[in-house]
Amino acid sequence: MIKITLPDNSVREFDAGVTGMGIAEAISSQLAREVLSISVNGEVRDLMRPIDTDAAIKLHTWNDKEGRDTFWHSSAHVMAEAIESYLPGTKFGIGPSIDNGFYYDIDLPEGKTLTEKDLAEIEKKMIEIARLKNDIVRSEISKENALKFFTEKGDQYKLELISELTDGTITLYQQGNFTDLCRGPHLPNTSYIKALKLTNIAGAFWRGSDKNKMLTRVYGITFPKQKLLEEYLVLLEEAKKRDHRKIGKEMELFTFSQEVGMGLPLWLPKGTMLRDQLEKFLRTVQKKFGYDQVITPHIGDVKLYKRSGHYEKYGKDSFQVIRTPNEGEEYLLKPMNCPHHCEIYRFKPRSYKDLPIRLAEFGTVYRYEQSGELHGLTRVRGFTQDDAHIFCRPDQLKEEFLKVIDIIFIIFKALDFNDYTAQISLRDPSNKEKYIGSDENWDKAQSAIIEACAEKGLKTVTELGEAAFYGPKLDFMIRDAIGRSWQLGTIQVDYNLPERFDLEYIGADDKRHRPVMIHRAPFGSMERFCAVLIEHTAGKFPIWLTPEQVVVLPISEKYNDYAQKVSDYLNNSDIRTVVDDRNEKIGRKIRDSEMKRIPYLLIVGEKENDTETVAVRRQGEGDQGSVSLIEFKEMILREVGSILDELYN
RNA sequence: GCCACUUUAGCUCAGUUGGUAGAGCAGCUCAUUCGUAAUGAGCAGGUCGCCGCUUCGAGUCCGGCAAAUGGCUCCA
Repeated sequence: MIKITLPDNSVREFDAGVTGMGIAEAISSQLAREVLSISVNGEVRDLMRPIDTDAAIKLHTWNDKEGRDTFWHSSAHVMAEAIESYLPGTKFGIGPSIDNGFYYDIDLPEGKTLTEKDLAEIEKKMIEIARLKNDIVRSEISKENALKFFTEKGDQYKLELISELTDGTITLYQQGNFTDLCRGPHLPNTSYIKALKLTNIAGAFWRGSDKNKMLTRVYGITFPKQKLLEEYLVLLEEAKKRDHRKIGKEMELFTFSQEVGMGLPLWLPKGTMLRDQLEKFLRTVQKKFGYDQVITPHIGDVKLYKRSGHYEKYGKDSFQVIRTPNEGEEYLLKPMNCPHHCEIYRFKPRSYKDLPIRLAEFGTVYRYEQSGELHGLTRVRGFTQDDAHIFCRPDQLKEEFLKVIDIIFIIFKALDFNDYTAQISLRDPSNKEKYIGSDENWDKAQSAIIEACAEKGLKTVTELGEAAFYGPKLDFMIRDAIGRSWQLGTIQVDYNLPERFDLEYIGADDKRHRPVMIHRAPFGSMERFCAVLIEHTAGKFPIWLTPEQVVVLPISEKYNDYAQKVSDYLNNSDIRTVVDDRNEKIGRKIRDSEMKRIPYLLIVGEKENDTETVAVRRQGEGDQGSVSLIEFKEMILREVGSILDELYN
């Protein structure tokens, strides 16, 4: 008998060799139906693999990530089996589970390509395989035999993988006629898969290196119930509706033009209003936090970027040098603002009493992104960073860092961004040559970030090797509607640039000292932030950001003048209005699709005896009844004001 | 940059085996004044992404280029 400890710390006895499924059956028949895999002492394993010793276990169902991983990993194998029978001679790379489903990288037979039609065929085949209820069988195999097996099969990718494994740890999984090199774990058999969808086909380099051959990656997702698939497809549809590229077009926020060039957004009037409001908001916050606005040019001498070290790193991602009629004179469209700000710092000698100096600029930068990387507003070639550089004394670093976190929180709170990840990016200690600066400075910078986050009670994840080449950073990532994660706010500590630009201040000891530099951009970039904001709100912006806050509509032509007066009256209170003079019945003319994008519709003129009254219709809430104009103005100002008051406290 | 798939009116899309383009919405004109998912009639809108090739004839076949989309690599 062995002792099995369950997650609630209760202990049950079983015969040695009991399987996960056996344990599930002993607990309840429903659990036995739902269980997908098992963790044994922290290691996720097959349900059918016997347990021989005392162990702490956890059974995983569809509700656990481990359960879904197992489900999708097995699904990848089923897809591979289907592809092998559909296109014999296909070679297989790797086929893992991912956040939403799985993929398999395959090398198609010479001259073959996959189309949508093929996917439908493969889907059919997969369903057939699933219904066969073939057991998925694990077997351990010696390295020698594994190499022999895949040599016979002619799968060079598997051979490459095996050659890197140690003998004695190699396992195969087989279902039906398909055998794959795999660590597992897997479902007991194929029949768990009830519903599936192959979502798309993409190219992917073997082992992620563009030096290697491009394989075909087939993405798919499977479910244990048909209903779950349907729900997932609905979710995808919903996500498409929120796509910032779609909303941006519909709301006339921004556009792209082939004539202007790819990755270069054109901000339309309404989009510019949105951006301006965000800028105004951040400017106000930054003013409170002691920032000074500066303006620097869009180009800079190549020497500047060579000095900063950015040329080496960004040279290939920059637009080519701009030449002047003068021989040997070379400029670069600026790929970042930091060097310019360093030069502003150097403008005059600084005293320790002057620090911290906080220089802020909405600085537009240009980077040559590879064409395939461009994506709506989230990845562009010209973008505006809400950039600032804080030059401070080492003893001020932590406090300054904390204050930047405060600014980011103010923004996130104002815009209702709750679902973010804070990532501390440190240098890879085993690869120090990738970075510049002394160990001492790195340790100082890294611990300043870690301490600051701890002090804020910020829940963070730490990534080694993700630091900038000049220093560690704290990044804020936000997930969009579809679940893609985007880096927005970033705070970076830098000892390197002050060194390179020979930045100094005179200390209380009358000696020269080196300031520390903090790079920070709470939005990240205006473009990406707007994209995420659009998707986050699905176009229903908070009233203080809305491109058109209030639409004033005269109920008939004879109230046009009055509508204009109402509009002027509100505009004077900094409430943005648009007079819509489509002299038609409002039910027909202001369509719901439009109403989704404006918070308030004011209908004026309906009461001829009391022209001070307007009918109010509010976004998403329908008619609000009639109120006097003064009441309405107060209502709006209260709404806008309360948000801003709260933010700036 | 690489792989795959796209590109037809301002927008969303039809266009069958090659015979010189359609619809709905938006726009404009006229009529309608009817309070919340679309009032009626009419008009106007396109070198079918661009450049070549094949053909008596190309939106349609073939080739090249460009851009968009989904990924890979890379990044704010």
